[in-house]
Amino acid sequence: MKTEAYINKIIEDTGLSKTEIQSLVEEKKEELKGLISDEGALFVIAKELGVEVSGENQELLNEIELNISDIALNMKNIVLVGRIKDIFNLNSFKKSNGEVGYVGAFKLHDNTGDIRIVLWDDQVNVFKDERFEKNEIVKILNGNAKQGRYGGIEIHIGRFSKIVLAPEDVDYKKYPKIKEEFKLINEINENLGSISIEGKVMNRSPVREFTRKDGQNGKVCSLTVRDSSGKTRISFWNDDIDKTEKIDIGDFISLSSLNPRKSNFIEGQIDLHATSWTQITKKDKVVKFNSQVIDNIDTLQNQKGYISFQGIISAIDDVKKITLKSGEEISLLGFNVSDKTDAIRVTAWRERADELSKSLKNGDGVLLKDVELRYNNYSQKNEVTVAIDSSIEKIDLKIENIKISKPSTNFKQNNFSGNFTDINTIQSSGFFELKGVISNELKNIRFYEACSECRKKIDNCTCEKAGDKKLTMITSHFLEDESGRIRATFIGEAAEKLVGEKAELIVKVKDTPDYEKLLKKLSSSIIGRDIMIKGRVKFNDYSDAYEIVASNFQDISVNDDLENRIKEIMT
DNA sequence: CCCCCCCC
Repeated sequence: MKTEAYINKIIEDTGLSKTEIQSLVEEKKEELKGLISDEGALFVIAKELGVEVSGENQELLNEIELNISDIALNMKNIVLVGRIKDIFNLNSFKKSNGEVGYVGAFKLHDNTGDIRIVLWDDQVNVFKDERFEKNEIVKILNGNAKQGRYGGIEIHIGRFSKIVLAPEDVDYKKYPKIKEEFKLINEINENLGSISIEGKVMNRSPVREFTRKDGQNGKVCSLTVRDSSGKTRISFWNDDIDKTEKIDIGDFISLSSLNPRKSNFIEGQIDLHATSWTQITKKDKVVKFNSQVIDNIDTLQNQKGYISFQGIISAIDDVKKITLKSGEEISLLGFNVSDKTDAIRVTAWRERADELSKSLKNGDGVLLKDVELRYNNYSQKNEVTVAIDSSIEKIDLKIENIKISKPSTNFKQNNFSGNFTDINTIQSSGFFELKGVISNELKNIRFYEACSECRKKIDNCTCEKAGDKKLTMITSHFLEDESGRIRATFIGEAAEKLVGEKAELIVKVKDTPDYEKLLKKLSSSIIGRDIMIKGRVKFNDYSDAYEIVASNFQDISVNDDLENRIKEIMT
C-alpha cells in the first residue's frame, strides 16, 4: 500500500506516532472539506512536515479524488471515479490544420450525480477497449472542467489526462451498479441524449438497402416498440442490424443506448436510433397494455395510438388480395364500425383479414380492443388498424340511429407521397409514383363499355347486380424522365382528365373525318406536359417492358410549384 | 445515413 509507505516515511523522518499521523490526516481531510483521500492528505502532511516524498509527487497529487457534485467550472487536474452511465457517439472532424480530430463522450455517474466526460483525439481509443461499457468503473486523472455546449459542466480529457478502466485502487462498494432506467416512449425528446426503453415489439421492417448521398451503401432495419405510453420506431444501421436478428414480433425487450433524433420525414416526430453500444435484452414478460376505452366514435378523430371502442359494423368489404409495392400479395379486409356519433373505417391485413372476414358480417356488434388509430393521408381521416395485440369480439349491441359514413368526399387533391421512382430503376411490379413529361402524340383512343360497379368490361363483369354501362376510354402515352421512359395508360376518368374531354363526346367524332384533327388538337395539349402519375406497374410480355396504368395523375405546373413554395414560406 | 406498414 502506498499509504503505508508514506506513513513509514513520515515516522522515519519526524518520529511522529502512527496515531498522531492518523489525526493529522483527519484534520487535513476536514480542512479540505473531504476533497482529499487519505493518500492525498498524507502527501500534503508530508510536504508540510518537510518529509521528502520524491518521485511520487505528480501521482499523489492525482490522488485527490473528488465527487461529481464537487466539480466546479475551470477546475484542473481533476481526479474522479465513477461508473459509465451512458456512451455517446464518437465523431471525427477536420482540424484547422487539416488533420483529422476525434471527439467522443460518455456520462459518468457517482453517488452525487452525473457528468459528461469529453475525450479528444487519441483518448477516444478507450472506446475500443472491450471493458468500456455501461456500468464499468472508470478513473479519470487530470481532467479539466469546462463549460459544456448546452450549459452544465463537462470534464475534458485531453493530451495530459488519463483514463483508467476498471482501476484496482478503488473501493467498488462506494460505486454501486447503476440500475437501468427506462424512459417512457411518450416522454422521449430530442434533448435526452442516450436513453433506454423497454416494450413490446409490434413490428419489424425488412432490411432496406440504400445508397447514401455520398455514394456509400448502407442498410437499415427498424423495430416498432410499444410501451404503456405509446410506440416508437428504432432504426438499426449496418452491422448493428445483427442485434435484431433474434428478435421477433411480440417479444418484450429492453434496449439501451438509443439516440433520439428528429425525423426528417415526419415533422415533429422523434425516432430512436440504435448505436454500436445498443444492447437488446429479451425479457420473460407477458405484458398487457391497458388502452384507453373510447365511448364515442366521433372522438376517435382526435385521438392517436392504441385504443378500444365498440360499435356496429355498418359496411364490410369482401376480403381482397392486394399487391404491395414490394410485390408481396396480401389480404386486406376493410369495414366500417358505427355508433350514433360517427363511423370509422377499420382495416385488417394478411391472415387477420382472412380470419376476420369469416366471422364478421354487416350488422354485428363488435368490441375492438387495443386497436391502433392512425391518420390516413388518403381519406384525410383517422382509421383503425387491427394490430398484433388487437382483438375483435362480437357483442350484443343495439344502437338506434347509427351513423353510416358517406363515402369520404374530402380526399386530398394532391395525395402524392412525393416518393417518386426513376423510371429506369423500375424492376418489379407494384405501386409507383412517377414524374415526367408526356413525349408522344396521341395516335388513337380506344373505348369500351364498363360496369359502373366493378369498372370491368361488361363481358368480364361478375357483379351479382351489374351496374350501369359506362362508356370508358383508354389512352396510351409515353412518360419520360431523365432516366428513361415508360408506357403509361390512362383509363376512364383519368383519361378524360388528361385529354380534357368526355368519352361520350370523343366517341361521337371517332368515326368521322374530323377524328384525326381532334387527335392532333388533343395531342398538342398533351405533349410536353409535366405530370406526376400514381399507379400500378406491370410487366408487359409483348412489349418486353414495364408499363404503368395511371390511377391518378396531376399536372406539375410552375404556378403550383410557386404556390407550394409560398405556402412553405408563410408557414 | 433508410422511410411514413400495407390498399384505394
